Amino acid sequence: MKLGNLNIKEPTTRNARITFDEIEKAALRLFYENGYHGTTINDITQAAGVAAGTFYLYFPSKKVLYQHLLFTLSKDIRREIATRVGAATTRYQKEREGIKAFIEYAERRPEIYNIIWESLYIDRKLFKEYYESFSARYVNGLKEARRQGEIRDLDLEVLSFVLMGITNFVALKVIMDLGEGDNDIERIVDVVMDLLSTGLFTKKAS
Amino acid sequence: MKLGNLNIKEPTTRNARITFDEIEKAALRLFYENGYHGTTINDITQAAGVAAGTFYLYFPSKKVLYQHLLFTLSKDIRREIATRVGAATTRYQKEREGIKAFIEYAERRPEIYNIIWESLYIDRKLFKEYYESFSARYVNGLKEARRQGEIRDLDLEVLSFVLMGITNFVALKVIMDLGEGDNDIERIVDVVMDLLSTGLFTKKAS
DNA sequence: CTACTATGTGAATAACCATTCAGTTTATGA
DNA sequence: TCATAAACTGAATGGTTATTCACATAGTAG
Repeated sequence: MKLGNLNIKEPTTRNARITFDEIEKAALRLFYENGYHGTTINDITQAAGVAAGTFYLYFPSKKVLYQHLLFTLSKDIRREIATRVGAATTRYQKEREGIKAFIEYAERRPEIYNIIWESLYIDRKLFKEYYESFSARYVNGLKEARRQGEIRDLDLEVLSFVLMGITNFVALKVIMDLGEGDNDIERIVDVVMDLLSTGLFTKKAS
Repeated sequence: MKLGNLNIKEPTTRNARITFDEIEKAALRLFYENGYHGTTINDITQAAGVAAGTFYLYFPSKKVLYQHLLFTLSKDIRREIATRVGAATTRYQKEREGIKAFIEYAERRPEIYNIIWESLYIDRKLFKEYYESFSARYVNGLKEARRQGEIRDLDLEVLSFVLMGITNFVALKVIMDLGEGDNDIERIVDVVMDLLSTGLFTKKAS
């Protein structure tokens, strides 16, 4: 009936389910294309093929719809990454798969990537929660790797932000096609893993 | 008289200069506190202590003010980093100083950091331009280091996004006080440099 | 078939807000 | 001092938009 504590009324009948899904789908696309503030309830309902009032049968406000999308999608992206990382055995492979999974997901569904970052300008608390919980999960994985002696003894919380930063910016490069080089995912992940393996500097430099 | 091609009318008298500066200052603070869309022209002029109409003596629109701030501030942050990086001799030191300069700048003036990221939701073209030009400069510096044999042979464009990602996310951690560990800049930069020096994995792992 | 509930409608409401403009004040320099 | 331009004012305008509501329809259980 209710989703989380957001006061969203989930539909009970088959047709209403379709309407609900259409509203979600349209909102996701439009928030991506025109941003949260650039999207009106009328835009959303029109794209979903329903009247404006229908929106309020399911969502109490525009902001709650946004939060709902943010929660749903962050769960989705985390699940996807967790599955792929879980299938790998070494930490090296886990790191590689994690980065690849994130970039591929962001490329397939750039809306999600966008919505998460935009939270900084809609509700700072949501943004903070999202990255702190992502970091905490990352740290757990890294702790296990350190127990196994697979990674060096570095501060894991800082490390998690470093790795999230790498992944996010490299994904950004891919989905917005930034820079002049080709944005082939396999090639880019190779560069990242090379850096993580051997570091940036030559022997000569140190 | 005019700033860039933005059609901003710069003031000619001393008092008008003060007014102009107050508007800029108020806007910067309010865009940071409440975001671009959460800030009205009335908020800005009120905070600056002038009437609403005064705003339009100098800026043709709210969006142009935003672009003006973005341009001015990105020049400022780049200049600051360039100065500190230029003073270092080895690439290791340049990298260290660059990361530190960025984080310290972001901590001192978090508004700037915020404004740059928000461009993604105000004008995607501006965002793209900002990061592509930042990347291009970074690549130039890295090219020189590679000529000198100071860094390994990695794709420099990808590398620039990796390094920007690290710096941005670590700065984010500091200015939003994310995570549970202390956010001492010196300590964090040490972790980053350690990773860049020796890589993430132990010998055992490879 | 009937009553009931869920679903849907879209025009109306009430706020909000960027921008304009007709008029006023202030500074300047001759 | 006076004329002129620059700076400033703030109420009015016009457009936008989240949300509401009185009404309509469709599905369903009895």
